[in-house]
Amino acid sequence: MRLSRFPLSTLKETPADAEVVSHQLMLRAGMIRKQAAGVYSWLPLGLRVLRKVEAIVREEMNRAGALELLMPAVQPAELWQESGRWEEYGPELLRLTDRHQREFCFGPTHEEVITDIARRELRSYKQLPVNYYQIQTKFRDEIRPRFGIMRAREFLMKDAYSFHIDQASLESTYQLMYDTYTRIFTRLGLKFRAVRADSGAIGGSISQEFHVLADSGEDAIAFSTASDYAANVEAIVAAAPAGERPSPSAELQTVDTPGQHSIAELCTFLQTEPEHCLKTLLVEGTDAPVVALILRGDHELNAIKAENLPAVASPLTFASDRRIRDAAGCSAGSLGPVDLDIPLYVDHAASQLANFVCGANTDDQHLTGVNWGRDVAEPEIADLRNVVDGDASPDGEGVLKIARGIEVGHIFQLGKKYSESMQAKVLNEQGREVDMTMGCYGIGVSRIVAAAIEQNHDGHGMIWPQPIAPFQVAIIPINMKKSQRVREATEALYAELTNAGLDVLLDDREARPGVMFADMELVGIPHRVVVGEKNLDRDMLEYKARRDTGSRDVPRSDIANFLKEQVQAS
RNA sequence: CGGAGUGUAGCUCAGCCUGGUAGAGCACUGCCUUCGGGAGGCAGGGGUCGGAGGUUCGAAUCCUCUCACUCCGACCA
Repeated sequence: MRLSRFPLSTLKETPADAEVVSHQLMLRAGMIRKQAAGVYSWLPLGLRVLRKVEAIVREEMNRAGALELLMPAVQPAELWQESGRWEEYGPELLRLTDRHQREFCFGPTHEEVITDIARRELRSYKQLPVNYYQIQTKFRDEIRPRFGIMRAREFLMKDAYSFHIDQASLESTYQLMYDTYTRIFTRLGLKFRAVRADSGAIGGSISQEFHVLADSGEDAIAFSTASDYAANVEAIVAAAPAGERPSPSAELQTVDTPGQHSIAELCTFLQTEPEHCLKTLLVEGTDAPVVALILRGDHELNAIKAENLPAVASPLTFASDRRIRDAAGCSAGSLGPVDLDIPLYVDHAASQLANFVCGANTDDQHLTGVNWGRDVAEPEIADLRNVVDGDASPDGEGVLKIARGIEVGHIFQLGKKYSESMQAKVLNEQGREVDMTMGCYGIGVSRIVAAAIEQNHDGHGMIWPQPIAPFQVAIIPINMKKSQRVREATEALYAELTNAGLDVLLDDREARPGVMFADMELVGIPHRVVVGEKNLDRDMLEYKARRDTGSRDVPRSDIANFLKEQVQAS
């Protein structure tokens, strides 16, 4: 591709509304343009990357024997009413009405449509197992889209759905998809990790998430230092602390703590540590107006675990200041369990404390030397907190380390949820009708583009992994306008590399060298060849990989083979 | 949804408080010079100042309403 004919529009300045680096760089490089909140156009440069990701996903799905189809983006409401999700899905489902006042939605996912297809097309166990997939635009009307393409409302997804006669067949395809996803993310050139998204306490079917590792990731994932255990932090049961709770040894005292609201402030004021304090959170309840959730001062509430308590309203909603005052008679900063007449749920770790500090339910007062059983009733214990770095691994081996990840894939054993509600049956070997068992497997194709940038960038711009770079090689001629030698050598090089099968971008804009270097680095092209008078005198060309700090010279006659080696090696 | 903030040229922003002919840098067009790390000069094109209503002789600026976008959202308990 000649840059003089390619619409590259780079920006020196970062658009004001871009928060994360992938969003900033995609805008600056002219890969995407925003059309509305969470809705983007892909410009030619961005689309080249998206299509390369898509191609790898498609190749590997095909290799795994999955069958590509294409379902409609706009789906009739009837199917969603049948599965029960027309009501269940809530405002995230974009609903549409046609000119005949018929209701539709723009598909956020396709279980209903694929199940409808399967129940009409599949009659016999002999047709199973089968795995259908598509790569298609989805729409989820997120409350707050952000981070550009990373959390957009409209996005490109690969979704696959498998149908089975029994659980054993499902498990075998599930494993095949696990292996396929591993191949896909490996081929994409990304550092990733598969983690469990399920847990005994939280229930539900078996599922695993694939995360691209990046410090800016929205999800926290944890893995064991000693085994291959890895899971999303939100799904990990925090191990109950070992040992007996110490006996009370301190007097209950009320202390004045004027202006001390946060745990940190309180600890400084009272000269104690967060792990000796309680934090009391009031949330809306199902029966009672508010429910108290109690954690150790150094721990964080896990919203999913809290929502799973029957007494806690879902979605988790923190009590307003007014409701806190109505229930406890004080502001949030002075809450505690003593004489608090609302339902209490106490995290394991908090329940093991003795002689602890907590709020007195009176503004600017706290209690010290508090003990369960003596000063407060023995608590109802629950698993409420996020695991933290250094917690024991749930499989009993080693301790947990926490890292950040971007969820780019999710595989799921669905079971019979949709086949039962939508009557998707086949005849088994005995000639009896049975509900099919299902699995589903998603990959966020457009999110991968953003995740790859989050993981691979520097101060100059993006650094594409070879397999998804928009172009493999950039040719930068110095002073091509003036120097006929440079012009001829550049044209010859461009022809040679293109004929060698390389994906080449020739910067023939006649721009100044600094502009060309800066643009090619911003765009993140993995390999760069500079054509200049000085090197031509020696029959050499200058080569630099995007990650290299310096350049090196390569004989002109070797350049095609050299570049092919570099491309294959990376 | 709640809270906060922002809407002025394609992008980044100034001007608004204190009303009086709409600005800068980048980008874009033409010419000249320059040419190995985002050059310089000259000359240009481009804006119903988000929209509606109001106050005023006069509104980007003051008031009311509205729309859009962005950020934050309960771990201060």
